[in-house]
Order: sequence, then C-alpha cells, then structure tokens
Amino acid sequence: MTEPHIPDDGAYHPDRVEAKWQARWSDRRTNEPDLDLAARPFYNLMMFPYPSAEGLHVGNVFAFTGADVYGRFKRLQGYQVFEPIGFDAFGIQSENYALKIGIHPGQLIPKSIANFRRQLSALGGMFDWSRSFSTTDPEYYKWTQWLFLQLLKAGKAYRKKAAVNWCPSCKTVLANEQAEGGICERCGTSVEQRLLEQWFFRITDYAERLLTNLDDKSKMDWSDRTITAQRNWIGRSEGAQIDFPIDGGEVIRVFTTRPDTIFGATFMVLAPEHPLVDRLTTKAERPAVEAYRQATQAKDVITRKVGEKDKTGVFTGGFATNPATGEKIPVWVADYVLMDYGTGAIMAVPGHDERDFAFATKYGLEIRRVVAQADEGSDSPLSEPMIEDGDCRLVNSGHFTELPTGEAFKGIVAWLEEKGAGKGVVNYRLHDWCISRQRYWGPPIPIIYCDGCGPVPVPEKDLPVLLPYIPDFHPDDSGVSPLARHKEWYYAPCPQCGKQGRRETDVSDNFLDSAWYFLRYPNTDFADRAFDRSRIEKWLPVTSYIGGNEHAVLHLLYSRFITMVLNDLGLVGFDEPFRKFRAHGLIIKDGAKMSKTKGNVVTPDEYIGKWGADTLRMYLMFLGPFEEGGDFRDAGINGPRRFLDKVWDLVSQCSRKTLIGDEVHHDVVVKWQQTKKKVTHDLEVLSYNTAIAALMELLNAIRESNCSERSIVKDLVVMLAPFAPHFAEECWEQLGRKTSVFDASWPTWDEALTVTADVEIPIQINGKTRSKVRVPRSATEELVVARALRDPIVVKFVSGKTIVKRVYVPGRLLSLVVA
RNA sequence: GCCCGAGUGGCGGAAUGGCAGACGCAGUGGACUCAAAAUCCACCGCCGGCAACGGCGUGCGAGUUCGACUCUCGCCUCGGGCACCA
Repeated sequence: MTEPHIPDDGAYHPDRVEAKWQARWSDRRTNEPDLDLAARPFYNLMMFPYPSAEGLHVGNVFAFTGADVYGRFKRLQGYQVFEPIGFDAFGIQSENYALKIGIHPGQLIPKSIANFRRQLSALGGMFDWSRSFSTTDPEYYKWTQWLFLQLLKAGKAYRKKAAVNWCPSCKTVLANEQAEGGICERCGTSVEQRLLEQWFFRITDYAERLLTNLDDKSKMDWSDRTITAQRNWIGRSEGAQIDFPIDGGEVIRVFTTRPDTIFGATFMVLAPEHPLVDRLTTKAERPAVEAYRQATQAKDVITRKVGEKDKTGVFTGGFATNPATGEKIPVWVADYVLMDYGTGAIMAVPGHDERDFAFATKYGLEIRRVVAQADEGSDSPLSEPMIEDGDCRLVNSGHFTELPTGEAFKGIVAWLEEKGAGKGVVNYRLHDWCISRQRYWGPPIPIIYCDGCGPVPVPEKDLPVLLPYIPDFHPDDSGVSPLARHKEWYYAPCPQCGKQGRRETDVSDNFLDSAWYFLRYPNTDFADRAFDRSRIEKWLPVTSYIGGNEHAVLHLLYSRFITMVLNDLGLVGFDEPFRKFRAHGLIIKDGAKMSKTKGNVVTPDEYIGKWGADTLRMYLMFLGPFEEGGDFRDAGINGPRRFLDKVWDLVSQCSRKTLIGDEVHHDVVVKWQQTKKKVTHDLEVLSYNTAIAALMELLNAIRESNCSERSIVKDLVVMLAPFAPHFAEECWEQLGRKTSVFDASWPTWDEALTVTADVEIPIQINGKTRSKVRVPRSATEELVVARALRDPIVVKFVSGKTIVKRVYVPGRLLSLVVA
C-alpha cells in the first residue's frame, strides 16, 4: 500500500491520515506481536462477530472500539497486546438468511466477511489480521470436530432420544437457550416438542464447579450482572428427593425444596409424559387421561409454559402413599408439572405452594395447613397459600409439630433417609447441552453409524469431515439434516470394520464453534494441533474479554464448560478461560436497542466518510459510560471532531516551535498531572467518557493559559492515542517522532504536583454552603475558622448566634452549626 | 411474580457522604466577515431581583447525619433478564 499525500494546508484531513496509518500499520506489522517472544503478554479479546450481509452497525462498532481502546491502552503501558478478530460464520442465522435470499451460504459468507474486514479495518482496530479465521474454515472446524471427539472420549458426550424443542419454521431442534419462552429465538415461531436421537454434552456434571468458580475472584474478575445471570441460569436449589410408594413395589420419586411440608402433601401430580402415568391409570380413568395427554402434546410450548396459568389436569385413579403420614393420596396428571425439571413428578402441598393451591381449589382437593406463624393457631384456615417460612413453625406434622421450619427441614430429611424413603439432594435448572442440529450450515458431527459396530467416531487423522457443497440445503420436516440427501457423502466405510456405514447427518450447534475460538487464535500457525501447550500457557486464560451481556448464559457458560473439560483431560492448565470479563452497554437508537430485527441500525460507513473513524470512535466512547451504553444521535458528533481539530492546531504550533510563553503556568502543570492520573484510572475501569472529558479539560486549560508546553502536548497525544489512534500517530510524527506512538510509554505523573498549593474551603452554615475561603492547603482548622469568621457573608449568618458545633474536614470544608 | 440495572438542566451525561450539573451538544448575545460558514469571546437549572444576593432543585415519601444524587426503609416509573423450576 502506498501512503496518501497529506495536503499541506494545515487542516486535519481524517481520510488521508487514516489511510496513511492503516497502510503503515499493515506494512510494518505493527499489530502482530511475536507470540513466542512476548515478555508481557496481554490477550485482549472481544466477541467475534457473526458476519451478516448487512455489515456492521454502530452498536457493534461501539463494542469493538471499547475493547480496542483498552487493548491500545495496555499496549501503551508496555504489554505485548494480542488483539485477534475472526468470524462466527456458521449457524442458523447465516443459513436462514441464505435461504431467504436464495444464495448458497458458501457463496454469501465470504462476501459478508470481506465487507466486515473492510469495515473493521476502517475503524482502526488494533487487530492482528495475520491470525484471523472464520469458524467455517475447514482448518478451524477440523478442530471443532476434534473437540467433539475429545468430549466423547472423556464420556462427556452422549446420545439419547429426547423430547427436544422443535421449531416448525426453521425445521430444526433448538437448545433450551434458543427456545426461551417457548419461542424460537431466530424466527419467533412457537416451539413444539419432538422425540429425536440427539447428541448431548454433560454440562450438568459441571454445574457445581461452574457455580463455585463464580465466587473465586482470583480466577474470575467478571461484571456482577454477568455472574448473577449465570448463577440464576444454573439455578441451584437445595431440597430432597422423596419416594412415594405405589402398588406393585414401585415408587414415585419427587424433588422438593420444601421437605418440611411433607405432612401437607395431600396429592401428587405427574407430568403428562411421566413413565408411570400408564401404570397408575385405572381402566375407568384411562380415556380421560389419554385425552389429556394428547391435548398436552398438541399444545405448543407457549400456551403450556407462558400462557394462562390456569391449571388443568386429570385424576389417574391411582394412589400413592405419603411416607410421612402413611396416607393414601390421589395421583393426578397435570401439565403444570414439567418433565424436564426435577423428576417430572411432585408431591403437592396445596397449603404452602401457590400452584398446588390453585389446582387443589379448582378440583376440590384437600388443603392442609402444616406451617403456621408463631402467633397463629395450628388450624386457622388458609385463604391463600402460605409460602414464607421465616419465623414459622410446623403444625399438624406428627412429632415434628412445633419445630421451626428450618430445623424441621433437616429433621424430616434425616428421618426419611433413615426410613429409606428419601434423601437430601441438590437440583439444578441447567440441562445438558444438546448440540445436534438437523441443518446444513455447520460442522458435521464426526460419527459414522455402522450396523455392526454402532456409532463409531471418525478417527482424528481423517478430520475434518468436510461439509459437502450441496445446492439444495433446505431443511425439511423429516427431522433429518439435508446432508442425508447427499448420498456420496452420506455413505462411508465404518472406521472399525470397514463395512459400509452412514455418516451422522447432524451438524453441531453454532455455540460449539464459539465455545473454544479463543483457544485457536494464538495457534493458527499450527496445522497439526488445535493448540500448542506452550502457546496456551503463555497467552491464556484470556487477560481481558469484552462482549455483550446477551451472551451471559449461552456462549460464556459453554466456553467455561469446554475449558473445564479440557482442563480435566489435561489439555489445558486452567479451568476458567476468561480472567476478566466486562459486559458493554447497548447502543440505543429511537428508544430501542440497535439491532437488525428492530430496523433502527446505523452503519458506521457514512460517519467514517463524513467525520473520520477517529471522530466516530471518540464520539461513541464519549456518549455514555461504556458498560451502560447510550443514545446514538447525530447531534453531538461534531463535539469530538472540534476537539480533535483543536488538538491538531495545538500540535502544529508546537512543531513549529512557536511556543507561546516560555513560563509554564502552575495551574496547567497541576491540570496536566491530574489528567494523567485520572485518565490512567478511568481507562483501567473502562470509564471512557470521563477520560475523554478529562482530556478536553486539559486542552481547555492549555488554551486558556496560552501555554503549549511541548511535554504537555506530547502526553496529551499519547493519552488520546487509544481513542483516536490514526490521529495520534500523525500528531506524534508532527512532533518529530520516528516510531509509532504505540511504542511510546504511557505518561506517569508526580503525585505531589496533582494538588494545588491553595485550596478553597466551602463554609457551610447549618448545612448550607454560604461562602468559601481561600487558604493554603496545609492550613490548620484554627486558621480556616479565623478566616471564615472574617468573611462578611459568614458574619451575616453567625452574628448574634452561638456556634454550637463545628466540623472541619481538612482541605475539604468547614461546617458550622449555629443557634 | 422473582432477579438485576437505572431515574440528575432543553439533550447526552459528571460528582471517595463534603461547593450538584464536570465535559460535550443544542441555544442566546457579541467579535471577525460585504454576507454566510468556520473560528473566537461571553452567558446558559428554575423562581425573585438592576444587582449584590436570596429561595427552590438530583422520580415520590420518611429516616440517619453538621452535611445525602450518594447510606437505610417504604413506594412510583422505565429498561433488561428469568419465569407453572416444585
């Protein structure tokens, strides 16, 4: 690339400056750290984009810029910063879009990626393009498939026939996370239930570890809201599993968080899919039960899960024995009990559970009080379920009566355990991760089914199992991936016996691609392994990760899980992949989050063209706190641009050695030192808006004092560099420097010079600030009081009254209370 | 319903319990200009006042404190997440 000519009219021309420095960075490999030699490695990661055909919008730009600012700051602090970027290009989103416009994703994606690369480069990110990849590259997904085989080997991948979320529109199975609220995340259609053979990962084996690591600050310095989201998603609850015997020696096993209320369990409810429903149903009730089960199956998930909370159900005719009371209690079937949580069966305690209460009321079942407050009678009627258990005691509960609920919980669990009827258990909301997708656009799962040998993993030496090009990649509602229609690919010899077998036609979940990409970036030069142990040790865990909180429970949880498995396999030496994670805020436009689906996107291209990338970066970082986001409006972007223009003028004055005023003013020096301190601190905590404000204040101070002292201007340029990298490089060169500004060192400050010699002490009288006095910083309380009492305003408020209280905060304020 | 955030000028937003409104945008007045743009200077929370100055003011109501945007309690509103999870 050749550097453009920059006109010598003294004005700031962002387009020329940006083209010049982008060319130079590329030519000089400025952003490509030596991964083996780095002495102070800093892995600065940001969530890689899904390359949509529409290109980046300023919401994405906001996120990438914020992460880039941090990386550039760290580089200036002397770290060798590795800032990779790639493309998360497999998945249903890409495939659906390709289907919509009728272009094969294999053709569409490279174009979208090229456009993304152009846009990302134009932004001036410190990306190491030499280590970029797309998850759709066979050199990448070869290792995604390898990863699957490692999980299989470790016993963490298994196949089972399961009721899964089926989207009738996308014609595919969805992970629970993609079917939240019973609605397909991609297309908004109601999700149905279907039984299919699926591959699962045992993420639930790691539930406890995923949870406990969240508390370990040495491993995880994460945004609190992200930690909270993960904790809620894993959904740990402590309770008990209790067996209720039925005729024939079998038991109905339930999970409950309130074993202390077992004496109030007056009936039981099974999920319609529960395997014991058949056994329990009497001849007389069979037609009704069958009808109910069918009706449930036909109901889509929306009405079942989030629709009316109106309870419905039918009596099976069967009974079970409450192990606490010995009573026979009726067993019902109702769809408010879910097969996929707990055991799919509950003991219903209508007196102390909202749902059971509603159900019992509707069907006339017995409601029994077993918990009461201290001042409540043991048989006072329940007009509504009594849920709270704090400061309550048991009633009507055999020899546990009168025990506080907390004690009763333990006592009853121990008692049941002794009787062999139950035990204390922990239950999680988290489910195993279904990774099978009956789609085309993903990495084929590397398995061959053989009639003799069963499912056989594809040997690692035969990877990748290439995704074949098939013109017709439409999914159909057969529940089988389009790959099954590609016969040359579908039939393959069994790796074990050599007889003809059939390939697994499902591809893996897009989230598997992104669950390990951070491991690949520093290892793209290794063709023979997913990652190199010494590279990994040097660069991981990721030093800083910045991304959207929409991935708080999906991507981030899966990445942690995969890392733990690799750790257990001895392949990596750590079990948490991201040492520091910060969630950025959202860019709001017209009152809504900027997103393609909302149709309120703004592309960066027009702003870069009009104002320059550096101005856009500055504006985005200035418009609000990075971790909270802000409103994007056109008005306001000229502010940062004016600021850069002024700095530009200042730098040209400096470079022409037309120093105005030889004497460095004290105020400016203080401001300068204060600014260095504040900007350093603010950048560290991602408070970019206030850092920029501080730089503006320093500029204003320089201009007001007419003191363009060279060392101050130099520091200003360095501190500006993370935000406006091209601009800062050009200024740096104007100041006579030969190397990149990013090879400069971050300014340090003299703490003693960050404070002024004199201070203004506000004087509060009865809580109101009435005046202020100017005193030396070291002034004693006596001096401040003496000065204050000479102040005419203070005199006015104090005369004729007595000072009853005096509070002096040294260097801060004087507070007087008069009466 | 539950769990997180957040409510501050015309706007975006600043404030370790210590001068509320930094910084910026918009606006107003002025300088420069034939004129406009750009630039520069000044003003810029609300009410009263020529002014000095005074009163009010950080969603609402209490409280703690010499002092509260900040802490506590009780509400209201908005945004986000979870949700028949036993």
